[in-house]
Amino acid sequence: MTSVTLGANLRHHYLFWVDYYLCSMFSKTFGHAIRATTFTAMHGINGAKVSLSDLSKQLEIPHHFLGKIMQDLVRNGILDSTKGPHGGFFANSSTMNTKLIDILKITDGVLLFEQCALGMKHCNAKRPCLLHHDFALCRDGMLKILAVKTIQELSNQTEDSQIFLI
Amino acid sequence: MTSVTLGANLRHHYLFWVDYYLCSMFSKTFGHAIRATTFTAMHGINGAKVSLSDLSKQLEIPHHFLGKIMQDLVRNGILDSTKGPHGGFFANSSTMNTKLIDILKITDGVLLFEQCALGMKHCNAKRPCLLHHDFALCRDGMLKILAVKTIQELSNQTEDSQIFLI
DNA sequence: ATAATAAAAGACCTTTATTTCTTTAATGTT
DNA sequence: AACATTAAAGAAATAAAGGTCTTTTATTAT
Repeated sequence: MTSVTLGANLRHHYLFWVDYYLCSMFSKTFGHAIRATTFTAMHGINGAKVSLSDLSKQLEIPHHFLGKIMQDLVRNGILDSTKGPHGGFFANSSTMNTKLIDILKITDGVLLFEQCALGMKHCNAKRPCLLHHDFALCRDGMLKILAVKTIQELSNQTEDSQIFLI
Repeated sequence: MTSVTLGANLRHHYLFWVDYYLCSMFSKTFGHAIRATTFTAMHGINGAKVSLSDLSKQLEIPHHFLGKIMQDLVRNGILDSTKGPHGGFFANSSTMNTKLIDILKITDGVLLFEQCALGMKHCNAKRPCLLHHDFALCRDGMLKILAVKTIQELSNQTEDSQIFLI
């Protein structure tokens, strides 16, 4: 039960304390998706498969919520899956080369990288909003990273305990 | 009617096209708040006041929604207001020195600058998530700007047509 | 005092995002 | 063939954010 300072938007619902709430540039779905893809890429290879139950338990993501996300990843060719006993999710030939931006496109789209940070309809580089240039700098830095970083890289770094999936 | 690529989250509701939807690190409330504060700071000085109607018309923000935001800004001392005929909102002695982060604290809180980008509960610098360091870099760049930039600066830049409120 | 004006306040409604539940289909095992 | 297992699919529920409406209160002008 950690006490935090909340903005008016949040104060409404969590009046005095908050256990957990996500504030990010990205949706929860995206976070779950790249964690689950990396986990699957590391474990579901050479015929081995990872079941939804395993994924959801290991990664602490709600079972059915993750199910929908995995579904979407398979539909978009990021991963493969088989049904039935000993079925599950596994990496395909392109999984390791998947860039994070590919997954973001599936989960969140890329409006984040095209739209005005302040929600001004007619904001553009020639007629910038109050934060246009500053935000563009920050955002494009992130975009560059997402466009380059692959699941392979995340897997390697996880293997070396430089980063963590859980 | 612009056609855009949407993520699964959005695809649900806007099937084929989207007129306008905000994707940002910030809430709409924050965007409205800094635009309205800057506008008021520029026009509501030396006894002059800006009415809610004027603000909402000029800035194209829904009247009642902006009302709530202005209320909150006044309550937190960013602006002052008077009721009654010829009432309205106006800058006080500290308005011009208000930093953008002060307004963000009121509208969104600062969880954005403290929390894991992927929503991992136990992510921290020593046990970083897949994007921890990259996101920290991007985010802290933005934080630095918000912590330094003042309403005074936004007003001046608007005056010089370097940036735009509408 | 009365009427007019405009912000404050809070209840309420809508949209978007997240999460859960239930059913169906596919696959492998016996 | 019958059964167990597991993903797929989609409907439904819940939560959060965004936005609207109505009432109240304070102020000013007449």
